[in-house]
Amino acid sequence: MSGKGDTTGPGRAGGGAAGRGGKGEQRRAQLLDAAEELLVTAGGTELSMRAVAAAAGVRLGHLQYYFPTHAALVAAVLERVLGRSAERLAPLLAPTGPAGGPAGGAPGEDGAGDAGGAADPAGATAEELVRALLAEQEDARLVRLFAELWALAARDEAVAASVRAFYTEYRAQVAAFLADRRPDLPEAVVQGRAQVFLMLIEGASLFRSGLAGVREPAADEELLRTARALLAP
Amino acid sequence: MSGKGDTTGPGRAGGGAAGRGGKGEQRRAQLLDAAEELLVTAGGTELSMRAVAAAAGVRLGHLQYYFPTHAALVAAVLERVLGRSAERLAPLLAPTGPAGGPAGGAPGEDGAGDAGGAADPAGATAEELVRALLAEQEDARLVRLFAELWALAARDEAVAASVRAFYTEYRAQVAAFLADRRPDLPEAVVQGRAQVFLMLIEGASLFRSGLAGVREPAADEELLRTARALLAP
DNA sequence: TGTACATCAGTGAACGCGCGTTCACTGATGTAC
DNA sequence: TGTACATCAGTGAACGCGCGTTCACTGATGTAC
Repeated sequence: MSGKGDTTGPGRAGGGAAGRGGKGEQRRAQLLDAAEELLVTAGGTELSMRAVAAAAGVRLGHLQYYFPTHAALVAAVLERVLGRSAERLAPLLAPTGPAGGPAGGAPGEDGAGDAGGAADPAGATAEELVRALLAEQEDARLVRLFAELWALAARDEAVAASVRAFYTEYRAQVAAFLADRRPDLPEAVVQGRAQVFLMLIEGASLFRSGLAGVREPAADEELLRTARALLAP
Repeated sequence: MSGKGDTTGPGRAGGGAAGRGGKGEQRRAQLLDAAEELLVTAGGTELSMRAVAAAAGVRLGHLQYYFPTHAALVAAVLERVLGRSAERLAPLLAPTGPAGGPAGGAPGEDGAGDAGGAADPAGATAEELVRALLAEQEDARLVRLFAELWALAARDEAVAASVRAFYTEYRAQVAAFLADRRPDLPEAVVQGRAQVFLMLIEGASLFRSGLAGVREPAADEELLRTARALLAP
């Protein structure tokens, strides 16, 4: 019973001797690596148990030892991808400084560092935040991954619920960012702007991914201007 | 040879006696209705030949008489959905008046009417355009349909190409709309704003669909403000 | 130090199912002469 | 008016395939006594 939840750890038994960092944990991570790679290179429809097992170089039955059902595998991939993104976003959205205190509802632990390499996390300006978010979208792999998540969410209510939860938290953090810098704005305006900011950023991702459109360099400047205006007019 | 192209008309033979409006054409439309309905209610993964046939009340073999392959069926559904949307958008994006002349590259025929019921198509203001587009997103059916198209596009390069073509044309029309009202703006700025406008509108659709987030009423006003600013500052 | 036993890690075969596709077939409707 | 024939519209069975899942099994590794 050393596992974290239903979708964690080997399926047929508890964690046992191979605790965190042990062989089991390593294997699990390696299987998820293969699944994620497949998601990026081949797309969500190719994310079958057999394909993942083959990509990871193990037998079907062995993959099922760690992820007893297809749903468990998908849930685990999702959890890892969204969790990683949340960790990357957290330092960018941190409140201005020690004076402000915790902005409430911030996820994850305020761990040592190495989250992404962005300079001076606390107290980023709107300009820096927008630039950092857009820079993330230069990572075609990540954009593709999120596009696949949307596609998975369209077919799978459990995935949709996770994605919604992610964006709800994301929006709350953007709202906190804005409220921290513009205490004069009414709460409704703050929430509205945060939501529209997300619409813009994710809409941009949609078009930049090549899924719904081609890359349009002339748009970047305008995008930056619009996003900045939403956060700090 | 009365058909329009590869994916049109019965698959095993030419149009023959049953021309446009004949029995064949009616059947085809009826099969596409069933497919579209299935796409909205059950999602893209359920869009199998068997499911569509069952939904339409015909046998599998008969569906294949009209759409010989699954790809042909999907292409036909896509063509109809995107075509209908393009027809709906055209009057909203029309140039201001007879003085302006054709804005170049406008799709479809400038047919009699009944395209959507929007009041006074030619010469709409930015405010009206934005309101009309957002009003369209109130149609949950349509939003769901587009979300499914994105999902299909993520798995199918042929679908992705069609979706890209649709948005390229869409963007060109928004750019023409803006250039018509703001002749002083440089072309690059016009293109950039048109692209960002689309990012915002489609991003909004993503969140309003329930796919990536929950509906946030407070955001609507801010959304309207931001979109309006992009088209007519 | 040795033995028995439980758990972990991994294998391999088989299942039933839904899928897209192929194909031979049938009746109805038009068309030529 | 009648007949022969081509096409249209629709049926029904079968195919091979990949899928998720089930399950019995096998070594390896730890652990208790």
